[in-house]
Formats: sequence, structure tokens, C-alpha cells
Amino acid sequence: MKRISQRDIARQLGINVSTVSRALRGIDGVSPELKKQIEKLAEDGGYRPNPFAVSLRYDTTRTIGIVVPDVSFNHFATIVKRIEAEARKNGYMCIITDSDETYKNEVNCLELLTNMHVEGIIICPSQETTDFDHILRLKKAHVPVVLFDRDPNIGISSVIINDVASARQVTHSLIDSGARRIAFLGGLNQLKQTADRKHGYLEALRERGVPIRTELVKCHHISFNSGLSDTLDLLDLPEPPDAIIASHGLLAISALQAITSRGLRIPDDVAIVGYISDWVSEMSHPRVSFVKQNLREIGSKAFRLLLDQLNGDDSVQHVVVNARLELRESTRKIINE
Amino acid sequence: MKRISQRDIARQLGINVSTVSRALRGIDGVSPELKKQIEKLAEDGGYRPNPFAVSLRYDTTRTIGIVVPDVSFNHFATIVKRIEAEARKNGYMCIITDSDETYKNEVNCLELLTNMHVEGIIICPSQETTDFDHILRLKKAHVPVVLFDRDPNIGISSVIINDVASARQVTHSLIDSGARRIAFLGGLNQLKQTADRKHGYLEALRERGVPIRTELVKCHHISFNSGLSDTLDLLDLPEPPDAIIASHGLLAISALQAITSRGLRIPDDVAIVGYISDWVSEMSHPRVSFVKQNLREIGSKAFRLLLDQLNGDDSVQHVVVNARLELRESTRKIINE
DNA sequence: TTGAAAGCGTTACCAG
DNA sequence: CTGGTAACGCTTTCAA
Repeated sequence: MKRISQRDIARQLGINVSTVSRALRGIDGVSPELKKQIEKLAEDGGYRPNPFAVSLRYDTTRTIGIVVPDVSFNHFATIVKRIEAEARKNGYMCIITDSDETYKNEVNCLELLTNMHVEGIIICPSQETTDFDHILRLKKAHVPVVLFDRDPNIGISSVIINDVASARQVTHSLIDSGARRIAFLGGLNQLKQTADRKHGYLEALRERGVPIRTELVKCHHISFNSGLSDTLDLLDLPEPPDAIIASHGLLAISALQAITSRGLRIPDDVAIVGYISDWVSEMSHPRVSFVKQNLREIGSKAFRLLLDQLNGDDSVQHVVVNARLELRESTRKIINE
Repeated sequence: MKRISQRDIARQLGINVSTVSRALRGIDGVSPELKKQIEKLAEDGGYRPNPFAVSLRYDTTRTIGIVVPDVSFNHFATIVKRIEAEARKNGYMCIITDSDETYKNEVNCLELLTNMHVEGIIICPSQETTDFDHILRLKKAHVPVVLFDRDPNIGISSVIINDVASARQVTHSLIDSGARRIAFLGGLNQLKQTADRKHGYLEALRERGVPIRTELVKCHHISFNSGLSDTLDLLDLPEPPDAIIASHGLLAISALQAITSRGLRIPDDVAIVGYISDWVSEMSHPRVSFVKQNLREIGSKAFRLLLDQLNGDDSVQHVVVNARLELRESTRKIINE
């Protein structure tokens, strides 16, 4: 792809590049006739400014980096798509990287992004990550950073949903519909997102005076298989749960599978609520009641926070996007006594 | 993010940049001691070559562009993820763009990518696209291009699945399991992918001597709503179908919804087979029999074809990734007479 | 073994 | 209104 340059145009017209540069950017000081000629040649030659030369000149890349645990997961893909759209609207390109939920890859992603001289980074840490030095290092190097979806509380701006409150609402709703043995399926405890949701769950139990059963709380690695075996274990208990809260999409899906594989009826034998996307809920059967998250808002807010930092605002902001329970067929109607 | 440059290192050591450049790239002609010093300073200063300067110098960007109709759709996200991984392995960066299934955005995406001086482009055309000039223009400008998933047959290398044969296999299977009124849900007829799958479907009907009913063929815009209303129309026929083939993921999901919303049993009242991903099938209930596509193979083959072109091979190649029917609970067992 | 200088495409500054 | 030139960071060629 051989592109025409300003120099080429200048040569053809026997003039200087600087004049071409001015004309092409509509800066005063070029005679209208000459400007016309230059524009015509540029048009005909399909002139496009070389973004690398411009970057070099201005020492600014107009590029931001994104790190997600898994783009092929609808949840993240939707958020990324929105960040991308907002970034483009503001003249930024995105480099999207995928940590595959591992710490090692996450470090590599950041390495790649800093090598590319991105001006800022929006990241959702992997579930494995417990050491956040690699992220804090960016901050120290004055690279704008925004966390989303998972916020380990390390003094960096973030956008998350109301984890505690939403879990509390879910638990209340289940209790009010008659459930008494409510199980909680989470990620590893190190994940603050899991900790918070579990906190909301426990709080709600206490508030309603429902006894807390530790055997009903399963917090392991987030994966289909671990969700499956955890749920089967729950169902095999002498006193199995009458409701399950799945704090992650994968866990919800695997729980659903486990329940139907045991031939149990939803919600009659076991109710289920998950942190899943509208789309996944629509597809499930019976449709799973879910915590509705405004993913696009998370995306645009995250970019907005980054933009603030790019524009020199170095305050640490925490945005909480409100998520609330949407009832579908996987939970019983609330019982009025 | 102020990065240290070769010049900075040179200045600190009172030497010339060219020496630094050679040392850092391990080119002979630098004394071991000096090299050590340079490497130490580079290490300490966190030196990273400025990719923009390198690109400018070499007139090569090591960047490719990807255009998909919708990244938030699992199918595309999975393919893109693989392309990205393969590209990185080969030293290329990816710029991912999203046409949102519209022609207008698709043109914008290509514009953006050419502005970025990408060295090649991997694209799945939007379902709206009927005029392929914008893609052919790339080809004429000698930009390597590879199509995937949808191939309008315009003389450009591509990776697709065996559309005709897979649809034929699906139809045969349904007929053999007792279905006689098999409906076909497709995208617009202009989409060759739809045309091919429909072709396989009709061929199979003819081969088995099952009469073709035009009222059972619904080919419209691919969207949840259109799939929903088409399926409802089918179910409202005086003689409704006893099986439905959904040639796209969205159509399969909407058909599933429509069927259950009518309280019909799957597969007893209506069987269903869809072109959906393993993941979506796992999640559906009853699990939908599907045409299993090796998405990661599509991704890596697509990149491979692009790489061939990047390396100067200008032959047009068409790769067909074999997809085959996977039976689940949404179709009846085959009847042995 | 090292240095000096040119050049990639662009913009900014100063002269004319 | 236009031209010349330096500069961004890096590599390459030629000279010392």
C-alpha cells in the first residue's frame, strides 16, 4: 500500500512541503488557488496523513489500551465495544488485549501496551491477580489507568456495579419468596467482587434472621467445571439448597446445567439468580432471574474517567453503576403472608 | 508517560546514538564494555523502542486490521480472539473494528484501517453489504485482504465453513428422524452464506423426495426480532413445521423463544437445529442440536492466508473448514424402519 | 570500534 | 503568502 505523501504533492507542484502541510490542514496563509491545486492532488492521490509521523512529531499516540480477562465472553465484549465507540468518538484508537484470566498474560498485556506507548489503559484484572504492582507501576509512571468490573481498591479510579447492595437485594428477594437455604456460588475470596457480593448476601441473611450455613457457600476458581462440581456438591448435601445465587455468568450457566442434569425443577426444587447479561438470561430456560448490569454505561463511564485523566485530572474517582434484580422464571413469586 | 530514548542514553554516556542503536539491537561493532553500560542504562531507564519511529523508518507498521459485524457476538469474538493470538505470535498488532452489520460502518472501518496504514485486512462483510467495491479497491491497491465466515465470491481469499454440505447434512438428519415439514430460517437472500445453506437444505429435500414448501422458507434480515416474528408466523401456519433449521445464531435463539412462548415441546412438537456455537448450545434448554464450527481454526486459517499474502503470495485461496452436525436434545433420534 | 549525517512524514518556527 | 529548516526517535551508510 504505497501512499502519497506531502512531499510528493509538493514535488509535483514545485513547491515546499510546509505549504502543502498548511494547505491540507486549512491553516491561513495559502492562496486559494494554490490551496485548490494541492487539495486536488491530495484527493486524486488518496493522500492520508501518516499517523506514525504525526505521532512522532507530536509525541502523542492518541491510542489507549484495554485489558480484559476474556473477550469472547459476552459481558466483556459488550463493555469493550462501548469503550471502543467512545474512544473513537474522541479521536482515540484502542488496542484490545486479553489476559485469559491469568496473571502472567495480564502482565504481558501491560508490557505490550506500554511498548506501544498507549496514553492510557482501561483494565479489568484477571481473577488470578492478587499482586497489583504491575498496575500500580503504571500509575507511578503517570500513565492514566482506570479499572472496571473488578476493583481491588488500590487507589485507582474505577467503575463497578453496586456489588454489595445488588447481592443483598437478590438475597432479600429469595428469602421473601420463601427460600430458606440459599447457597452462594462465587469466585475466589481474593476477588473483591466476590467478597463484596458475599458480604451483601450474608448481610441480607442476618437482616432477615435466616441462619447462615457455611456449607452453602462455595467460592472457588471461576470456570464452568468448578461451577458444575460445586453445584453438584450442593445438591448432594443432606439438606440441599432451595435457591442458588451465582455471582458470575459462567457459574450461573454451570449451575443451571447441574440442576437440570439432576432432573430438578426450577424454581420449584431450586431457584436460581445469576450475575449474567440480559442476553444470556433470554436464552436460558427457564429464563434466569438476573442482576441487570448496564454494560454500555460501564464502558462509557470507564472511558470518561480515563479521558478525565488524559486531560490532566489526577483525582481518583470511583463510579458505581447501579445494577438491580430483574425477575424471570427461575425464581418464585414473592409470597405475601 | 515519558519514556527514555536512545538519545538520552547516548547523552548520559557522551556517545553517539548510532552506537546505542547498534548495541541495543545486538549488532556487532560495539565493545563489550560499552555495550554493557548502554544496556544497563536502557534497563534502568525502562527503555522501549518507539514503535512509531521504527514504523516511520522502515515504512512498515506490523499492524493488521480486522472488521467484524459484531464483536459482542460470541461467534465473532472467538474468531477475533484467535486471529489476535496468531497475529501477535507473528509480530503483528491488530486493530479491531466493528461494522455493527451495516454497510455504512463497514466502509468507515476500512477507511479507518487504511488511514492507520495497516498492512492487511481480515474482514467478515456485514449482512447489508451487496456492493463490494470498497473491498475490491483494497485489493487493487495491493492491500492483502482475507474474507471469513461470509464469502460473496469476489475473487478474494477466504475461509468459510462447508455451508451447502452442512445444511444438507442437517436436513437429511431431520428427515431421517421423521420430520416432513422442515422450515428454513435464513438471512437475506443476498447473503451468499444464506443462499448456500438454503441450497443444501433444498437439495436434501429433493434427494429424499420430501416436497418443498415455499411457505416454510423465511429469509429476512438477521436479527432477534425478525427471527421471532418469522418463527411465530411459521407456527401459526395451518400446517406448522415439525422442524426448524436456523442458519444463524440469533435466529436460533429467537426461534427457541418463539417456540417455548407458544408452549410447544421440543423436539416432540417442533425440532430445531441451529448454526450456533458449542457454548450457546450448552446453555440452551433443551440443548439445541447444532452445526459445530471450529471457530479457532477459522481464525488461525484466516490469519495464515493473510500472512501468505503479506509474504508476497498473491494467489487467491479458498479454505473450507469442515463443520458437522452435533446432535443434542432438540432433535429426535433417528428412526430405524 | 565509534561518529556523523541523512532520511522516514509531519509540523512549527522564522525568514523573506 | 511561501520557503527553508529543524525536530520527533530510530536505522543505515559512510567515514574516521
